[in-house]
Amino acid sequence: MTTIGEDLTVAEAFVRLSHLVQHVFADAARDHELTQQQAQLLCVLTRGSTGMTDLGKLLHLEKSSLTGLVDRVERRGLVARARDDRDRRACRIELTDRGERLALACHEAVTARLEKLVGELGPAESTHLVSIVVRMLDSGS
Amino acid sequence: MTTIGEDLTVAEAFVRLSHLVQHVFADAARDHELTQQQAQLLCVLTRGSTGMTDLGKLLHLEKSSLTGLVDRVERRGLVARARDDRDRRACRIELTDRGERLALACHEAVTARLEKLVGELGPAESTHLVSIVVRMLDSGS
DNA sequence: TATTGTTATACTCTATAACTATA
DNA sequence: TATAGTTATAGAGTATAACAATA
Repeated sequence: MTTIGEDLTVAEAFVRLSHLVQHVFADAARDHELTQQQAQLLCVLTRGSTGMTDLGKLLHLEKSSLTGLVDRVERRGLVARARDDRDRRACRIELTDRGERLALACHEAVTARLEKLVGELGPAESTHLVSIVVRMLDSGS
Repeated sequence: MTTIGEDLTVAEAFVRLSHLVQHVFADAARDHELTQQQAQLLCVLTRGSTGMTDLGKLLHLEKSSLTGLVDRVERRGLVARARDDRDRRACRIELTDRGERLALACHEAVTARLEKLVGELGPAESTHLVSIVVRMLDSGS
């Protein structure tokens, strides 16, 4: 729509990029009748089931906020709370089959859209770009 | 905290990066007693005052959602609605002095934190990285 | 008629504080 | 005492639909 007519710093470019990704994510979530937060929760769970505490850290949410979020997706049959045998206070949040299908579909939609936006990068270029991001992720807590 | 032990695609790297930026942004906003959405609104307004319709497109918000957001920051004295002389239906949203100071402070905090995370990139590397992002922004609506 | 913005309404999302149950 | 999770409460964020005023 509009051309970026300004010079951007790396930091500014990352902020703009982040907004773009958020919108891609939100659109994909919406296409699957999920909110962005619900889609994010499901996507994180594809990496494996975890307890509420770990999930809260991954999503940067207070435990009470997470309780509500999990309640809503559980009510929709996308996740289930399972008892943790080793600690009767805790529970593990697991994707249901339907939740997993939705998560994967959402993930693929986001990936496809982003790859289309990135366009054709050479393998060396891709590797380099990913390495920069990984370094940031490692140092950023 | 944890090392990314997986191979990431460019798309996945961008999604993770986006979450990192969002958290940096949210933390900076919080330090200035703003919500992330409020900080984002103020930052966009530093590029110039606009009407509600344009602002909604920039932030990807429905106009009614924006009305509420603007109401809340206006109530806090950070922006003001000014009449548009050329169209009596419309209004322009302007930063107040305090709003502008907050926006700049927030922007600087985010920039500083991100630049620290990116680390030292050569000028050619930076330019290249920014050019990839700009290309995405241009093609992404 | 179309557009700009607000209002009404109903959710979702989020944090803080207080709580229960288990470790 | 400390930790895992929930409940209660209050406010912020969001969308849809209906509306007013102006173009």
